[in-house]
Amino acid sequence: MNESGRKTTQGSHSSTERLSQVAENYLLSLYVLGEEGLRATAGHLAEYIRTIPAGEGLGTTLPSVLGMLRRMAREGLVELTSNKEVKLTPRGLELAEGMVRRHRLAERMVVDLLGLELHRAHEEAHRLEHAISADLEVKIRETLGNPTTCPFGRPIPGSGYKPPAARRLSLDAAKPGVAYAVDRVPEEDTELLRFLVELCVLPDRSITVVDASQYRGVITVRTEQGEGALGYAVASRIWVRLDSK
Amino acid sequence: MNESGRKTTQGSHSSTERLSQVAENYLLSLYVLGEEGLRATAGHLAEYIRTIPAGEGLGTTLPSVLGMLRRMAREGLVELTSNKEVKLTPRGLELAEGMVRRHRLAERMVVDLLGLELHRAHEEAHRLEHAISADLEVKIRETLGNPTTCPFGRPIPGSGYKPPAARRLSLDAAKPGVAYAVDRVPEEDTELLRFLVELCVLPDRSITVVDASQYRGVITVRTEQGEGALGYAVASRIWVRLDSK
DNA sequence: CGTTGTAGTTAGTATATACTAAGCCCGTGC
DNA sequence: GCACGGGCTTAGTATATACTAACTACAACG
Repeated sequence: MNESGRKTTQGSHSSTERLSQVAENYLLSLYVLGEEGLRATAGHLAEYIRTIPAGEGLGTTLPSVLGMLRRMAREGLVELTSNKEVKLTPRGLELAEGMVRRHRLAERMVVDLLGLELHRAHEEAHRLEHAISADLEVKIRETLGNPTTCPFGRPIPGSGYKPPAARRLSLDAAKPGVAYAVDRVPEEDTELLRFLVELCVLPDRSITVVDASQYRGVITVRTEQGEGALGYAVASRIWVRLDSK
Repeated sequence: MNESGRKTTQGSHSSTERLSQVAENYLLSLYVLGEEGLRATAGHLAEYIRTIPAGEGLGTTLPSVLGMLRRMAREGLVELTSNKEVKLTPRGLELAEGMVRRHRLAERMVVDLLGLELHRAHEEAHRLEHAISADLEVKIRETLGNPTTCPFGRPIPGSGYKPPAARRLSLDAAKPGVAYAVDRVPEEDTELLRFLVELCVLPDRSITVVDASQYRGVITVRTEQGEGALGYAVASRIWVRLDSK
């Protein structure tokens, strides 16, 4: 009665337990949705999963998602609440954290160790995250020197990450003339990332708003690399903090 | 009409093309079987696939293998010849080579870059091989300095590997008193590997046969690390060459 | 209060992957 | 030459994952 999913053959050995890749993707997506403060409905989940590049864009219609969520509920990974939300169970949360941890460590590895261009990191990590065992994860973490964030600035769960002392705000709310440090950039938009890399709008780099023209919807920033203009929608997805340097 | 396998959605773009993990494992297994000079029958294939650690030991009964092979034949990856053998088509061979290449590069990566113990490398690589894109493969190869063999001494396809000038023989045929260099060790037996690492019977290390007692079935060798005894069956799976140092 | 639209659901189906049980085929030994 | 055994094959079935099409239920709006 078995197949490619290995869950039924296993006990409840917490972090050692491995699920199917699809289930792992769902868990990761649910975790990230939660991180971003979004309601985790089947619809939102479908939409989010559609952005996962590694799966070549499959498995994203509402009925598919529903079916998958029901199986996962049966396995005790999620709960489908009466108000059409999806909640991670404690076990699901633990496994989800593991996925996110491996995903972000993989991002660090391909960038810091293998020299992959940043805009490819998210996609590659989405494949690698499923192929990293507990032992290998330890080796990667050690080799990288226990990083606390991924290359896009997001925290690695269980790494002892401490939010910065300085208050964070999104770039669209930053004051002109003040020096900020970039805290976090979006990771899934490769086009945008290429541009941000070019302009040097990257975590821990210094940035100053030169001009914020809300009426035209454009923010102009200066970095080590020069000046560049960003739309407000994009700027709202970039986090900065006061540059305490 | 689709599912987790992505083959139907793709053209024939050679090395970029990705199959299901199961198909990839079959291709790799067929390639290695060929490398070892074994007849590739469904039965042998089943047996070999059973040794793949990453899949947690599934998918290995004869009917499963037969079914899979037929699907792969339909996809033009293999041919089932009349005398019950399985042959890789040119396309299948190319894809199989890619898998073996990524597998052995992954072994090198986890050992050389991440410091994983050698006896775990094969298993980890069996997961990673499916998660390495063409681009990432290039980065790995560059970072490692274009290795031509895996850490167990087997050639990496397409790496420009040149067999050693010195003639190779298996350790059970080595002459006592002569200095050899280890060329190749088996990769899948973790118990044995732990021992070989301990004794320093590893590719490119020097080794001398101290005593070959065919009548007791034991060969005693001296290495940098000391002396150790090996059975003939094991010794026959270790390759050595004249130590030209 | 009905209309309409969006989100969620159910029903029906397809495919890859797996299994067990039963059958067939062929070489080998008597 | 015929029975036997091993290996391959067929038949039948199960599960996860996916889809389309049709249906429902609730919210918002007139």
